[in-house]
Amino acid sequence: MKGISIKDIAQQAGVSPTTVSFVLNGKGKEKRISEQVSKRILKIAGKLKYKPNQLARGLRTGKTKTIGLIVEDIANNFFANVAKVVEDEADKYGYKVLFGSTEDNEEKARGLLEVLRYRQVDGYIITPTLNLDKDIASLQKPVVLMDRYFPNVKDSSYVVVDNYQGAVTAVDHLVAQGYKHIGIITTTSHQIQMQQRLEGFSAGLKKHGLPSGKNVIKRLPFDLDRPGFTQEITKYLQNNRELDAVFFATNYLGICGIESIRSIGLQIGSELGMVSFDDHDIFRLLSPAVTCVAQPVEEIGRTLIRILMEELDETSEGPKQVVLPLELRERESSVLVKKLPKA
Amino acid sequence: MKGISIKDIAQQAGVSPTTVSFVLNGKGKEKRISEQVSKRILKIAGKLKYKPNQLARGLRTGKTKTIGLIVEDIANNFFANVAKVVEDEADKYGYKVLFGSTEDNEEKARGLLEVLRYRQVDGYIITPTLNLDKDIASLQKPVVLMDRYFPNVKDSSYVVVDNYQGAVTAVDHLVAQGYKHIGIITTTSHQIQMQQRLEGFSAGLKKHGLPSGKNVIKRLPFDLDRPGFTQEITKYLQNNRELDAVFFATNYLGICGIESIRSIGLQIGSELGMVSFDDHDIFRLLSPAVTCVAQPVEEIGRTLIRILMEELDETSEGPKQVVLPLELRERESSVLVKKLPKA
DNA sequence: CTGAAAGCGCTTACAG
DNA sequence: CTGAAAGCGCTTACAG
Repeated sequence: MKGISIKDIAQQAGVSPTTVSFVLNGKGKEKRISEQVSKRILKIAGKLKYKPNQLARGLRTGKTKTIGLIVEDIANNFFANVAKVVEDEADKYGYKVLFGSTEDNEEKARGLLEVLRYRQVDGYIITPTLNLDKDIASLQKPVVLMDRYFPNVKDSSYVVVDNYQGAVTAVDHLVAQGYKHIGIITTTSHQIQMQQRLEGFSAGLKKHGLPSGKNVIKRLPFDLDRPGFTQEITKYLQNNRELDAVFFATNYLGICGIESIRSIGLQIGSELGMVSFDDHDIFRLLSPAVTCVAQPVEEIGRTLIRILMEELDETSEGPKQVVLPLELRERESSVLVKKLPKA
Repeated sequence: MKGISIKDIAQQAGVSPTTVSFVLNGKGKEKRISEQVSKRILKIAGKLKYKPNQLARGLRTGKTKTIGLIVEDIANNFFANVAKVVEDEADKYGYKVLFGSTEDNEEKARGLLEVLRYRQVDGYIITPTLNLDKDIASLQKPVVLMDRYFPNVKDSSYVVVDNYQGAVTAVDHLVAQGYKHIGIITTTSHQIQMQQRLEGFSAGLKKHGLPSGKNVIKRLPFDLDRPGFTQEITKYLQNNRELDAVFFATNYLGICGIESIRSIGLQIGSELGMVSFDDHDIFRLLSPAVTCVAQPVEEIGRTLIRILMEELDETSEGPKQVVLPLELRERESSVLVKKLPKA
């Protein structure tokens, strides 16, 4: 009832399905099918608009030409942008993408892995949650991690950014701009990327001999909602008036932070400098525009697929671990305007 | 080598694969398999962590439990948010989502349809490009359109928003706020949703007896890039200083518009009011925050899946066509601040 | 109450 | 140079 199959072509061409399969898979030469027969088959296949049934092929070969993309949240600016690039790049290799969002929930992540596994995806791109290392290791298919990885698992491929250096860069920049009392707002998450940002921040303060008491670090429960974050940040800023700049460890926190700073009535930049980790559409458009250390989204997506394809090809020797640099995008939120004396 | 199959269970339980299949598919009762045997099979399946091979099942039944989601751009705020809801909702029914972005390019859209078709997806959710009606009609599977539809195709299901009414609402609001000379910035796209927004806008002007000469409507080529849009909008605003408010027909245009207005040095709201069609994260956060007529993203996603599932169930009688209302979100960009005389 | 057998559409040793 | 046959893992008439 549905499509036309290899059998139909075989019948019309007066050959066996075997021969058709050989020709259609480009093995005509190798299997020494005559030019004549090959041409006939190709012509008929074209006329009939033959499309191989991927399910049947997959069942037989074990390859589905599908990759599973597990992100934290597909509605999130960063992940949506990466997903777009991944989709485009995968397409170039004839792969389609099956996706899912974990919400950073371990159980949800396990559920996704299970579903993708029994759908026989050929490989995975995964933004892991905590404690997912064992589950990922049991996958038996190529995996490339993104955004974060497991430091104690040596043999996994990943593409991440240099969180540590990114945070150092942010502090360097704020110091160069003249800020002297810098705080960080981050979450209580124990994920490696968050740890690294915090470590980079602290190292940055130390490097410049800036005050680094308890009060410069504010960790918020990562399961707060937006009003919750905003409220907590507001409280923190009100209780720490000595701060003249703040580094936000995620763009989500940065966005909430803007609301907080405004609600207090502080002037962003001149009265309180800010830099956010990770760019966001809105940062360019706010007034003042928000300075950030940006992730190279395009390159992340391209690298993910390149590595995964190498592993699927089995041309890969050992795990590939790529750490991409962040890019400082200087905007107005980190400009400490000097008031000029009246003329 | 890979997973364990129905055969393994059959062997261990000392029954035939047939029996195992019946029990595992909940047809034990119907097929009158004894309680004893059923329990034994279920226990073994549980112990072995049996997961049915979806490819094999799909090949046999023709059902892949996969839906194809074709959007314009998965990196776009609106589509990413809808995708998230669609994914969540589909999951509740045991469906996974294969996605792709058309970039609003007909050829790319056709390519996606073809790929999804020969991957045997069970149903589609499609944001169609122009001239895609024939291709969609030939799909032979349930389809629910979103965001736009083909007015001349009567028997397709869709979930859209009331673009016309949304534009009227925007004009009503601006008028109520005291604006008297309102322009619209839209694209040259001939897509139905863009047409409707323009018609709604014009009807709104007429209803309130506002000037509606040629100059109040500015249509930009839809294939401009961001700087291009911004530049064109700037030019338009500079050449039409009589305008006191502008309605942007998409949030993308709205975002570019903000840059334009700022570059001219006009105060948003007090000097030039604005309302955008479609909300965006940034609109809440800008200062002044941007008023918009928002699409009910959650409801769109839920409705799409509900209708698609009904059609897959074949409990559906005829096409379901849902037009959801937009919600006016009043913010500061449409406040015409009255200057009070000095006290 | 249960099972043998066919078949979904493909690929791939194997044989000639 | 080409084909018959087995098999991927499942489901489902059909038979008893």
